Amino acid sequence: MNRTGDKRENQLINHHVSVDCVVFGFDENQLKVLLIKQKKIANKPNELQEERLALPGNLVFENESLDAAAERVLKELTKLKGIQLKQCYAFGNPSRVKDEKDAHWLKTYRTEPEARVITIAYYAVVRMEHYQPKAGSFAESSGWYDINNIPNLAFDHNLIVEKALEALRDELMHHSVGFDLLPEKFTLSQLQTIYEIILDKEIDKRNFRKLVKSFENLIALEERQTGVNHKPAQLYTLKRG
Amino acid sequence: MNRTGDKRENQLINHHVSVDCVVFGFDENQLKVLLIKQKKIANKPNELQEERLALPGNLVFENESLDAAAERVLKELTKLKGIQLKQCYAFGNPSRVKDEKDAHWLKTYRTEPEARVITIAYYAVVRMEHYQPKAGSFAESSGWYDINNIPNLAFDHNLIVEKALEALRDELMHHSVGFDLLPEKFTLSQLQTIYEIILDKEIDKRNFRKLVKSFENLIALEERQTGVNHKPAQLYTLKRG
DNA sequence: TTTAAAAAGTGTATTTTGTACAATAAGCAG
DNA sequence: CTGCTTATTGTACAAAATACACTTTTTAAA
Repeated sequence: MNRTGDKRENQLINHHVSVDCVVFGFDENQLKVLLIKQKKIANKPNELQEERLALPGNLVFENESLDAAAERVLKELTKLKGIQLKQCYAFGNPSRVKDEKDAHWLKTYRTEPEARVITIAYYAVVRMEHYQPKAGSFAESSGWYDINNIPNLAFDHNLIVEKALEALRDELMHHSVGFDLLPEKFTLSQLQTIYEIILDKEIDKRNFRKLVKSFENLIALEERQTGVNHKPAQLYTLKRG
Repeated sequence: MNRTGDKRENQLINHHVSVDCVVFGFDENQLKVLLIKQKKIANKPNELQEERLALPGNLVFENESLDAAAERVLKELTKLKGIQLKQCYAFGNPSRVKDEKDAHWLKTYRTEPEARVITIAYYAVVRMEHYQPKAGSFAESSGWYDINNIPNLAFDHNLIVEKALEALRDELMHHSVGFDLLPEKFTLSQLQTIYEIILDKEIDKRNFRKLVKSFENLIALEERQTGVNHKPAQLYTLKRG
């Protein structure tokens, strides 16, 4: 009979818990992901410091829900607020913060750099023009990076981005069109492009239009595009609620 | 400018992290869930102790992945092993272990009973006859409880069961039949019953048989049921791999 | 041996959904 | 008026989901 449940074995069971936010941004043509560049460290020569890109993420406070932590951390690091984040997956590999490349950052920003960190990943998609990320806290800068060309990120953040992208695609398949993805008024071609880019595949135009006819929150306006040098498309809008 | 990321604010950011396992059991007629009854506390009169039912769950060890913790904890508390658990959701409400009803247990079994606990829920379905739960560690007993009649559980475990059931149904819809759900040889009616009970809806017999014809891992045997007082059904088996 | 009870087993018609595929229309620029 | 660009539209076919009822086989009881 082992002693699990016995107080003695519970002594050491303290963990650091963080949230990481995968915010996908859309700009008519490309899917990007919001990353931060970590601040350089003051007392270290610049030339010895590698550029460090990461997902916006940080430790969860003592008296804060995970959802609230995700929202707060995103705002602190990128100044973005009001983004509806969804929980995606918990990453708990004990060595996920043990890579040599991450050691220096951990020593600088964490009181227990050796501590294991369990992270809960969140994701969202937004229209980039609505959100101009700015740097805050330990982020030196923050910005959008092409999803098809993501550099090596800190910790296991590349893995987290992949998992979040899967979750996003699943969600899109289930026909829940995110409001943040579209301008107030948009054309069906714009909507189709969003689907094509997120799902990373071409869709037949006629079949796509047949599909969206079944979207109950899609409303045709009595208005057309202006300022284009071709036949202007009809505009649509989404009914909230 | 706030100081997030500054070491001072990180001092207190230590959490307890647990895993909770929602193991659904199937027995031809009913869907049940595996619960443990907590041990009575030695130095307290029996009549003052309420019966406490909970999901098998406990804290994650320092150097253990979440998946491994779920497997270990399940085994320690119920002696069940070899069950394929899947991650379901992370529950991090700061007050999820602050209910008065849970205070005494926490004082007995946790070194920091006031500590907030973030839990990662896992779930699985198995055929009950394959797994005889036994009690271990702080469980006084463990057993199967009817899913339609779950009593009040410790902490937020009722909520966790609901979320796990949703996840299970999603999975079944995607046509991944779990091997653990069925005896080596089974009838199509048994298989249909599993679907009906998990999805909680009736399915037309002919349509169901049409559906399972498309399951590539379903093999018809040259054998029939025995010992039933009606026309014996043909037996089927699942091809592993 | 006949009959009743119980569950097994089976097919067709309809609807819905997904997919493949190409020509015409409308506006702008020159 | 011509050419360029994108918008807009329908049909045929295949695949999948749904609705629906009677016959067969066995056991048990009369």
